[in-house]
Amino acid sequence: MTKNNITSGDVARLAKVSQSAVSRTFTAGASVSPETREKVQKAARALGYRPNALARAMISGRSRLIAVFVAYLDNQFYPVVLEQMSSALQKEGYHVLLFMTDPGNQDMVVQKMLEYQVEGIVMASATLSSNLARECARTGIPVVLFNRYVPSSPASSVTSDNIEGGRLLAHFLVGGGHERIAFIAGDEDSSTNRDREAGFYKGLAEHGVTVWGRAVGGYTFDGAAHAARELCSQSERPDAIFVANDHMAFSVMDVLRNEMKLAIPEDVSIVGYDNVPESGWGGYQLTTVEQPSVPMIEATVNILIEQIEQRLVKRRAAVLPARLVVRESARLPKNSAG
Amino acid sequence: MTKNNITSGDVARLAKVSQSAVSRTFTAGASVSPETREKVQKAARALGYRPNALARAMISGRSRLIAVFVAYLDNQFYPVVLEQMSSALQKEGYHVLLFMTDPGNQDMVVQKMLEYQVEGIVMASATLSSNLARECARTGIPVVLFNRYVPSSPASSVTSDNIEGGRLLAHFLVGGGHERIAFIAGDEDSSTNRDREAGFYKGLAEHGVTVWGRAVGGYTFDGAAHAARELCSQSERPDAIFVANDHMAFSVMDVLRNEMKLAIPEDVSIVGYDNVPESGWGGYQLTTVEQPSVPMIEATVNILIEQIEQRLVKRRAAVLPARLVVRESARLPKNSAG
DNA sequence: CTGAAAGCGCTTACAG
DNA sequence: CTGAAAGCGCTTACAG
Repeated sequence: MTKNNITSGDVARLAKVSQSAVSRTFTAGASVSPETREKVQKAARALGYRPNALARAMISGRSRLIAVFVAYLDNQFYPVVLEQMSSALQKEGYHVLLFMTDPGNQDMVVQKMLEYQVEGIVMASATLSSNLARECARTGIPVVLFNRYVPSSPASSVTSDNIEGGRLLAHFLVGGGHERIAFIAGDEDSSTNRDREAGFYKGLAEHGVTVWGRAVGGYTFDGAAHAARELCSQSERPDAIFVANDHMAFSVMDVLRNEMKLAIPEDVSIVGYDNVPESGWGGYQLTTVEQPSVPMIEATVNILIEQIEQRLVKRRAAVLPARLVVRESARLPKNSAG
Repeated sequence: MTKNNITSGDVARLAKVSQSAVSRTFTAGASVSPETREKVQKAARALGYRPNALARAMISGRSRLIAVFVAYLDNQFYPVVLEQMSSALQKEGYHVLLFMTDPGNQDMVVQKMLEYQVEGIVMASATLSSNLARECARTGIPVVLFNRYVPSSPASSVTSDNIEGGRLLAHFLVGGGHERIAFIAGDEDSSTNRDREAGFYKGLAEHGVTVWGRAVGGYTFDGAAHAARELCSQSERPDAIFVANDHMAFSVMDVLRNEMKLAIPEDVSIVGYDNVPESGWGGYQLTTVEQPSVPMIEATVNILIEQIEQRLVKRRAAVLPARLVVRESARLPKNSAG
């Protein structure tokens, strides 16, 4: 009613062609003669015409919309991923409908998203409830869990090799001559934490070592601070801590240095996970494991687009290699020269 | 064709009511008898029906889509804002179509966005080209520039009081007895930089002081490092630097400490702008000015929704108060006890 | 290559 | 309160 939008009909009238001809001019690969196209483009320019993507989506069944769920944007891993993922999707002609995972009514938000006829879903926070996952599978909407997985789910997943990453860190710490090696967990329900922890213990076991202590930080800054205090305020304290992600590691380092007046790595070695930008900052110089975000995003976009375009959703799980990044927050392995 | 979606027609058939009745059941405030509503809801549940938001948008002219443009997601100010803004918009029943401002074809991206019939636009990176701004004004789409403004533009804007913030910092530094006060600029074309710089010089002038030196960091981490080297590698160096945002300030602090072996604040005081989360981290403890992100986001959402709902776009400019946050990266004013 | 026509899935006057 | 019908702005067989 209040819409004063220019439609293809308006352009057709001005160009003295049919509405179909206008539509074809704006559809890649449609057959229009050069003359017709010329007339249409001229009229369209004159009127400031722009095709209505919603109408196109309705009729063609292709919205070119991808829902991306995020949270934890205070952990720099996610903003960087979001930035790269949006650009990659934009480049492929898709657009991002962004949702913050609201703790509480996750399901309602997901319902809303489905109403928008998204063609694919990226879950970079939480995971789809099994109900919803089933609904998506039924509707044929591909879902990819980013940096998490649920073995029993029909959803695809893209992760880095968190088990191997944990293992790498265990070797590094044992090699550094540490004798009381502790672990600060993230969210214990998350696959990242489970895998990093399992890999870490496995790596320790390979040297006949067991973990000296353990606390839970829940992947939050404050939770990590509590965990650090819990672990280090006893008479005997660890001489190395693997903190399940970088974001928490910064908090742990702050507590150890400022509250406990401990030197890193002289008194305690700290290693993290993710290799977020701040890890390389002078104030931290954190030794960590890099999650290969660029390949992870490529894999995500590829899985999504392949399944959208083939209209065939089958579960895929991409696991990309992790890499140790050595900086200065942990003592180096002694035989590193050898 | 390949769509196996359940439509309101399917639900109507099963519930033995008209398609209109189904539609009314899912429209808040429409008149349906309790019995009809009941029958419809039962059938809808049985079929797993979900209204098609695209069709609704088409017919009602209300997409409930807001385009948000961001960039610089490595500067923590923006992820935090994006998170809060999305949640606020979600709460109001709007959804975020996210766009990364691709340097280069900004205009093409904006065209794409307009095709999706967004009801409002938030520019948290760059600004709309004047062409596009005019087009939006014509179509009646409200635009709000977040953390930036263009006086000549029809777009609304929400900023903090960058002039006053700069002034506050000048007083603080002069009060601290600094004698060679320098400035590291961000992007010289940005309104934030212009205002912070102008306010800073004004504040210095109020004490009869002029800036000792100046370099440009372009709001990037690397640019700031260069600027710091340029400013501090001469025989005489500043004893205080106002860096135009926190993100750059961290880089400057790293260079001064690690490359130049200077102590902060003993040798050089550093102050920043934004009060991003990292400012409070142990490794930096940056004295800075807080941009009130929550009120800024509220103002943005309010302006947007008001203009959408009243179908009346008129330029508004909200300027919210800035506040000094004193930490440990700068010497304190001497008479702070008095 | 081109136009007339059907139809995507809804909302919303209109008449009852 | 209810249903039949028009119409949002497109794409896409279909026939020429």
